[in-house]
Amino acid sequence: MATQQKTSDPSVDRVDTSFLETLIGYNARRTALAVIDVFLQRMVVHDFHSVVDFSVASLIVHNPGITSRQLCSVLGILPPNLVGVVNGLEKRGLIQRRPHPNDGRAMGLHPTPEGLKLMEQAENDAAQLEVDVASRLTATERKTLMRLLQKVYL
Amino acid sequence: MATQQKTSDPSVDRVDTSFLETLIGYNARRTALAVIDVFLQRMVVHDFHSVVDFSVASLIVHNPGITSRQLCSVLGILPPNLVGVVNGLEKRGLIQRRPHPNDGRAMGLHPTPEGLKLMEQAENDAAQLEVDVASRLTATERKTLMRLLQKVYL
DNA sequence: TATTGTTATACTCTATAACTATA
DNA sequence: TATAGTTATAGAGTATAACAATA
Repeated sequence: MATQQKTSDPSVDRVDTSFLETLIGYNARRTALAVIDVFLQRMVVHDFHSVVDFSVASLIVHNPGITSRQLCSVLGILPPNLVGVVNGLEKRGLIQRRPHPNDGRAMGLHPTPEGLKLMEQAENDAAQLEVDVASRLTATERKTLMRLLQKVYL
Repeated sequence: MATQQKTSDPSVDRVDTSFLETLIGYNARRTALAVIDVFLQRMVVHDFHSVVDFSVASLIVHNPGITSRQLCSVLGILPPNLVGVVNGLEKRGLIQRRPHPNDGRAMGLHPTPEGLKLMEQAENDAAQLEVDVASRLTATERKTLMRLLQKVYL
C-alpha cells in the first residue's frame, strides 16, 4: 500500500500524504472544509453563521411552503436540530410559518419579502464565491467536478 | 438567481435543490458525509471511530518519526484535539513515542509492528471502499475527481 | 522570545428519548 | 398505529487560554 520506500531516518522533513490523497472521503472533506471556511466568512454580513442556516433559508426561498420534515430529509439533518434554525430565521423576519393546506400536523415555511431580498444578495455572493474559490479550475472543470460529486452522493 | 418560476401552490411535492447543487461546498460536503459514513462503518472492525483516528495512524505509518505538530499542520487540526487521538493509538499499542533526534521538546511518533500490520489491513479496506462507493464512476472519472478536488484545496 | 506538547474548559454540532397533536 | 413538530439532554467535534519544558 506504501507508494514509496521509507528510510529509517527518525526525523521527517516533508510529510507524505499520498495515501490519504487516494481517498474520496479525505479529498471531499478537505475541499468542503476549505470552501466552507471562506463561505462562512463572506456570509457573516448576511448573519448566516452555519451552512445549515444558509441552506435552509435558500431551500425555503426556492420551495415556498416546504415543511420541516422535507428540509430534514433533503439536507440529511435530524428534526430536533432543525427547530433552532427555523426559529432563528423566523425571529429575523426572513421566513413565516403558515398552516399546511393538506396536513394539520405540519407547517408550511414561506419566505417573507425581506427574506427574498436578503437571499437574493446572499445567493449572488455565494455564486461569486464559486468563481473565486475555484479560480484554478476552468468553467468546464467546475462543471465536471459538480457532476462527479453528485454521481457519488446523489 | 432562481432557475425556474414558482407557482403560488402552498404545498411542495418535489423539493428543488438546484441552486445548492451549483455550490462546490455543498456538493463536496454531501459527498464527504456520505462516503465517510460508509467508511466509518467498515472501520469499526479496526476500532477506528473517526476519520482523524484513521488519518493520524496512516500518516504515522507512512511518516515514521513525524511529530504532533506536523500532524496538526497537515491535517488542519488543533494541538489540544490531537492529544487524545495519539494517546488512544499508543494505548492500543499501534504507535510508540520516542525522543525526537533534533528537538528535545518534540516526540517522534513511530508505528509498532502491530500498528503496521493493522494499518495494512485497514488501508486495504479503505482502498476497497473507494471502488465500492464510487461504483458509478469509471477509473478515469475517479482520477479526475481527485485531481479537481485537490486543485481546489491544495 | 518563540515553539512543542499538554491540561482544562467552553462552544458548537450532532444524536437519542420522550412528548403532543394530528393523520 | 404512524407521522410532524417540539423539548430536553447527551455525546462528539472543535475552539481558546494558560502552563511547563525546551529552542
